[in-house]
Amino acid sequence: MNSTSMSSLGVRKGSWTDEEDFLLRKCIDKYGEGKWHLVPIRAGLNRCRKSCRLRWLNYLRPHIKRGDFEQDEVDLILRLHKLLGNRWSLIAGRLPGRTANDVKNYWNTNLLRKLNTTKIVPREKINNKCGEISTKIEIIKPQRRKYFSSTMKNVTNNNVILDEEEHCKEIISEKQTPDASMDNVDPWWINLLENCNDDIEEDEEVVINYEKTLTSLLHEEISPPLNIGEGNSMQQGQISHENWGEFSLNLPPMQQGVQNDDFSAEIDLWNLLD
DNA sequence: AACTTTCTCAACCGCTATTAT
DNA sequence: GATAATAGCGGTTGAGAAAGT
Repeated sequence: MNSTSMSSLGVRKGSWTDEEDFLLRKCIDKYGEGKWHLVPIRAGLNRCRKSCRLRWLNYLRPHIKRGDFEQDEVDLILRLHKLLGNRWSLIAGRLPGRTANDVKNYWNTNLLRKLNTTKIVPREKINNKCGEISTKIEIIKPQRRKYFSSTMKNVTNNNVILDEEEHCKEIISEKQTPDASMDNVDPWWINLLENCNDDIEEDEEVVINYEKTLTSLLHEEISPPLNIGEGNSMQQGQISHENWGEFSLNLPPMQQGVQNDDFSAEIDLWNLLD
């Protein structure tokens, strides 16, 4: 690929030249990552900040792994995708040296095709008369965290917390009645756990722990996740939606520089996925 | 060898979330 | 609280490479 063009604003588009890579690398070496809006000026590049950021993250950053994905990486992608949906940056964060773009591309070209060639029965056709579920490949797609966005603004208000707790308890009790409507219930992590729950319904102990955890989360004093702060301008007491709402998985540690979405409560969701 | 089709992946675009003012 | 600026994400595109005819 070697085609370049200019945007209407006179900014270069298309493939990066070696010279541009050199300038960008030099700039990042000197000033560090971040402040992307300043990078084009600092580096003397006629590129937009997005382009610079993307080029760095996907190509120039040190220790980026190229080449085929190994079997364990594929396995991890499949598991994490089942859990997280198309949240490529989160998935990539657990794969050292891989970028979100790599993972996304790999998924779209390899894994998606494989999944499509296996028989995927539309959801409405899955349930037979007995309500049994045959083969089902369903991606759990977490909802955006508006649930937290709207509630976090009022976290100092205990009523809000209690309301959510009640709400959560309802969800749990509804889960025990199969036909209960979930129409109005959509916090993404509820979805996430609920889908995990498909695999664990036989295991009462795990279900109980799940309920306990949900309840304890809602009782827990709202506090910033433990591991924010490194290179993060977040101030103490502030809550980032990105940092909220992810349960910490027993997975390989996040890559440096990758946003950590861990939630402070530890749940071994790996077991739930098996 | 020439042409066509398919695949890969870097890059762009539009959007939302977050932060600063 | 409102608004603007910035950061970051996921979906999509399209040029070039590879494979097929």
